[in-house]
Amino acid sequence: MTLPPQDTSPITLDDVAKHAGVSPMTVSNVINGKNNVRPTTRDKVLKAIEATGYRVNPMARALAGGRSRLISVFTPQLNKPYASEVVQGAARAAETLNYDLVVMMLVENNTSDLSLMTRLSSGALLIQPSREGRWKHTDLPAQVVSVDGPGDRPLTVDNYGGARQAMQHLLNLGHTRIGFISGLKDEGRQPDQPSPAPERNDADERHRGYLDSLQDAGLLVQEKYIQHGDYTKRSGEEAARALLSQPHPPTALFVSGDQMALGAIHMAQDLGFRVPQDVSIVGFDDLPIAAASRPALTTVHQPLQRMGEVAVQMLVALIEGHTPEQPGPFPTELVVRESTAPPQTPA
Amino acid sequence: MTLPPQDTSPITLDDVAKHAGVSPMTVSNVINGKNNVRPTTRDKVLKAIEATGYRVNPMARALAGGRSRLISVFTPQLNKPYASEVVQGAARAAETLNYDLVVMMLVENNTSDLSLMTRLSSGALLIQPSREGRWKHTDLPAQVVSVDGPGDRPLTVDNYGGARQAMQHLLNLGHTRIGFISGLKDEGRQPDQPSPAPERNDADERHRGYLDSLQDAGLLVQEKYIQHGDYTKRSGEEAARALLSQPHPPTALFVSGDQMALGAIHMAQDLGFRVPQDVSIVGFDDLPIAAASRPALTTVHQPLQRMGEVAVQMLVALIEGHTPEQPGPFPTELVVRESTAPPQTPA
DNA sequence: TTGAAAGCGCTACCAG
DNA sequence: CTGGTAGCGCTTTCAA
Repeated sequence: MTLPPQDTSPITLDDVAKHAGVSPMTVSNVINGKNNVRPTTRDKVLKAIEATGYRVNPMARALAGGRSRLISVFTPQLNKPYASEVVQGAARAAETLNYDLVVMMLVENNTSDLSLMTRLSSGALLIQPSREGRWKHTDLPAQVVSVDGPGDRPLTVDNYGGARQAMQHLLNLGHTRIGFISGLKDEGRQPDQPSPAPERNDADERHRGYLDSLQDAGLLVQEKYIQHGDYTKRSGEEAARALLSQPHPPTALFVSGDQMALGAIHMAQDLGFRVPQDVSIVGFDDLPIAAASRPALTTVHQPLQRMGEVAVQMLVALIEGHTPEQPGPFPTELVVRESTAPPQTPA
Repeated sequence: MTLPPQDTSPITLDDVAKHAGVSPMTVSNVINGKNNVRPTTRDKVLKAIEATGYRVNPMARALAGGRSRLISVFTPQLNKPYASEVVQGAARAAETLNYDLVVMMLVENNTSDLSLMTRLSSGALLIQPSREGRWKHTDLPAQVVSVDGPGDRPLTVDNYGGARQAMQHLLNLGHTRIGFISGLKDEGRQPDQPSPAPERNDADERHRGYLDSLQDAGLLVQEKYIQHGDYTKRSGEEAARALLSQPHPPTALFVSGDQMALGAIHMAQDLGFRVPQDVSIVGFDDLPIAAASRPALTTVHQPLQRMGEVAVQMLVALIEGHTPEQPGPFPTELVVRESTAPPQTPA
C-alpha cells in the first residue's frame, strides 16, 4: 500500500523569504498582519507571495502554536432539517468573521476519532448531540457552544413561548376544544435512570405552554384531548385518530412537531374532516414541508439559522478571549398559513 | 486579543516513551502498527499509552509526512436534501473504512480558505459544486471524486433511464397525452458562453428520455405539452397551469423534479383536476416531501446515499494507491405512490 | 529489533 | 523594524 505523494504547494515560507530577499520571520509577520513591518517591505513580501503562489501550511502553523481560525461543528445526522439549518447560519457567520468552518458527523458508535478536528480547531459547535454518549470534555476543543444540547453555553429556543403563541392563535380564532399532540413522553430518559437532572426538555416545555394557555383562557384541561407521539408522521396520524374519533372531538389541534402535524392533517382528512374548516391544525418547527404541503401548515418557526450565527459569534468571542453574554431562549414566531381557521360552530 | 492556551492532551509521544522505558521511535512504530516490534515491547508501550492517556497529534503527524485518514467533502448548501443524503452515505462508508470525514461548505464568494482541509485530507469528495467557480486543481487534494459535478471521476445518476422509467409507467397506465415539465432550459450556461463543453446535463437527459419514450411508443411529440421550469415549486405551478389550461390538456404530467411536481399537483387541484383521477403526475428526485405529501408523489428515486458510499470507497482506493474502476451511471428506481392512475377516458 | 539524528513549515521569543 | 534561534510532535532514514 504505497501512497502517492500529496504534492500540494511545495512552496514554503522560506521560499517566499528568499524570493523577497527578507527573512522568513518577516514574511511570517506580514502574513499574520503584524503591524511591525515597513510598508515597503510588506509590499515586497506580498509580491513575492503572489509570485510564488505561496499558501500557508495550516498544520505547521497550528503545530507551532498559531491560531487556526477554524471552528468545527459536531452533529449527528446532517440530513435532518434541524442541523443543516443551524449549520447554514453558522457557516454564514463564520464566513463574515473570516473563520473556516467544518462539519463532522457523529456516527452512531463513536469510533471516529474526533481528536484531529478537535485539536485543529479553536472552538466547537455542538448541534443536538445525542442525550446519551456525551463526550468527555477532553475530546472537545477548549471553547464549546451548543445548540439544543448540554454544555456550559447552550443555546435554546423558547419552546414554551412558541407553544403559547400557537395556542393563543387558536384561542383568538375562537377555539375552545383544543387537542394536543405532544412529543416524546419521557424524552431521553432511561426507564431505570431516576430522571437524572432537571434537564430542559422540548416536549415538556411545549406541553406546559399548552396547559398554561388553556388555564389562562379559563378552559378546562381534558386528558382525553392529549396524546403523545414520537415526532414521526406516523405517530401524528395515530394520535390524531385517537383525538378525532371521539364523540366530541376537538375543533383544533396543536401538534408539537411538523411531521406529526402533517400526519394529523392527513388523518383528519381520511376521517372526513376538512382542514381547516372542520379542524384547525398548528405545528411546531417550520420545516420546509410545512410551507410546501397543502393546506400549507400554520406552525411555529424556530430561528435555527439565527441560532447558528449567534453560536459562531459567541464561539469566536470566546476564542479571542472575550466573554460573550449568554443569550436567553431564542424567540419563536408563529407563521400563519392555511391550516387554521375559526371553528365552524363557535362555542 | 490574548488567547487562552488550548490545553488538549499535553502528553506527547516522548512522554509515553519515557513511561515505557523505550525510545520514541518504538512508540511510533507501535502506534502505526509496524510489525517490527517485539510483542513484549509492544505490550509495554500499549500499557504506557493507556496509562498516560496519550493521543496522537494529527497535525504533527501530517506535518511529518504521515497519512491523515481524513476525507473532506466540499459542497455548497447543506440544507438541500441532495447533498445531505450523499454525505450521509459517504459518512457511513468512511466509518466502516475507518476514515474520518469532514464536510466543508463552499459559501458563495470563495473567501474561505480551502487549503487547510485540502492539505490535511488525503482525498476530497465534491458534491454538486456550482457549475461556475470551479476550483483550481491545486486547491484540492490529490485525490478527488465528484458526485454530480465536473472532474476526472464523476459519479452520475442515470437521468435518461429514470425518465424512461417514469414515462414507461405512465404509458403502461394507458396515458397517451403526456405533458412534460423540464428543468432549466440552459442549465448553467452563461448566455455569452458558447455552450462550453458537451457537458452532461440532468435536464437535457431527462428531456431526451421523455422524447424517446414518446417516439418508441409511437406517440406524437407535441410542443404544447412541454414546459420549462427552474426546479422551484412555484415554477412547477406556472408550468402546470400552462399545460392544463389548454383546450385538450394532457392526462398525465412527467415533471423533472419533485418540488415542481408538488407545485404541479397543487395547481392541478386549484384548476379543478383531481390527482390522480383527472391527471397523473410523476416527479423526479424522491425528496422526503415526495412521500410526505398528499397524494404521495410517484417519483423517480436516485440512490444518493449509495453514491456517497461508492464515492468514498473509490476515494479510499485511490488514496491507498489502487485504481478503482469508474462505475457507470447509477440506476434509478421508480417509486409508485398515489399520484398516478390510469386515465379516466382510455385513449 | 531498536534508536539517534534530522527535519516537516511555521511561530514564539528575544536579540540586533 | 528585522532576523536569528528554538522548538511544536511526529515520522522519516539510517545506524547500531
